[in-house]
Amino acid sequence: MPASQAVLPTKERILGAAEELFARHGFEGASLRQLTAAAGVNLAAVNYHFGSKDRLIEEVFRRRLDQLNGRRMAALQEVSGQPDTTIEGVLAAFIVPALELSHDGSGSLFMRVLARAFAEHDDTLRRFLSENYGHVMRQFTAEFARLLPHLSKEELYWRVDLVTGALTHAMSGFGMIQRKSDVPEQQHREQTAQHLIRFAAAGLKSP
Amino acid sequence: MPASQAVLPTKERILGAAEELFARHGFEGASLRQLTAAAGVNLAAVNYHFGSKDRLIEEVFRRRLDQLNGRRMAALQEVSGQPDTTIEGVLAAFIVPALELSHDGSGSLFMRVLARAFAEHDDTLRRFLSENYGHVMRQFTAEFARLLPHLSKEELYWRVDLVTGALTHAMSGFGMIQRKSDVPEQQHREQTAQHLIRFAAAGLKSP
DNA sequence: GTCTATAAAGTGATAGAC
DNA sequence: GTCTATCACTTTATAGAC
Repeated sequence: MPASQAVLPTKERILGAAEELFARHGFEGASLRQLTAAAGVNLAAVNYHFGSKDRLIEEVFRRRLDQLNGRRMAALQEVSGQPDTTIEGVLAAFIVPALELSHDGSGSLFMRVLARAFAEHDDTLRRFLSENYGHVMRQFTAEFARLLPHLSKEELYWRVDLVTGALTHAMSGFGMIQRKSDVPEQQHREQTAQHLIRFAAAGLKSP
Repeated sequence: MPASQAVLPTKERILGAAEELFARHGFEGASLRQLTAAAGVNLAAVNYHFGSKDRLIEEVFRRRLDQLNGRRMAALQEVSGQPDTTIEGVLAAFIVPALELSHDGSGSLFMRVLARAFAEHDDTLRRFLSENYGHVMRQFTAEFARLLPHLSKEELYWRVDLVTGALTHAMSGFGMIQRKSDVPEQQHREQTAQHLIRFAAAGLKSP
């Protein structure tokens, strides 16, 4: 049996192909036929393993967001609530886990899937994301509120929304600002994080 | 003949319905059948008037972007190249025409269509937008470069990209931050412009 | 210009053999 | 758990009557 080799199980192969094709062609644009062909599995396997295309879409998000948001919350926990907490520290807790995912090889396309989810104003998808991961944004917003007590609620929501938009856009367009071959991977990631953090911090702190 | 009434010609009706359905369901998600039904025209009318779905998509962009980017360029012309030009003035030239469109009643959904075009990394669509409207972003970027001479080319591109992402996101999500009924339309628009300009200016100017 | 009718291909989902 | 075959539609696009 070749099952002991580095061949992923069917379910993982489908999730991987789905992530790539959803990123490139959208949720409606990528058909189950393209997707199962790319994964090298049978067409019927999607319905067997996931029940429907919609539930496959949810699993694509769940697989990445459980880990991504877990890391964000852990990082936030470490820097928040202290007397010396900085805006920059909180932003890093939000951004760095996403950049790590973006450079993961696998997973590098997930931020583009997430950017599509933002552009789709699909109610079902938004409810799924809000119910499962809404607490993350609420926690970060609460910490920003604590660090920026002079801002009105309205002003704060505006700025957090603008930061979210800027970061999602930037991270989904990742790879557009190419890493030069003489810059090592990790240094490039740190420079990117610095660009994003500096910009977002200035926007949040603006008078 | 009722044709002299306020009934729009077929071509305009199709463009209007297409804009709304592309905003709500995406380019692949909205079918020509839904679209022609919403416009109250025959299915075959799309191919008669536009040739194909792809060319209809291009016309949806052209109809709004010719005017929107024309106004942006005119506004930029007025404020740029002066010794007293400000970052805020240049940002207003970019933002205010888009907000006017967003509150136009008709056209209020176009920014969502534009946000989708960003999320789609479709090469054909990107080339169309770049060839026809790329000069606008280049002109604005050049003016930012003049006003922020201490920034490296790389740093400048990063910040302009982040501003673009933030603004597109914010304007496509428009209406989420609701205008309260006791605030008049124009005042609400001016307040929104101020939020966006303040945030973007701070990000661009950050040390 | 607008209509019906239809071609030709693609869609998600499922039943049932293995 | 994986396969083939197929159902029941929907898709874009077009030919040809009016």
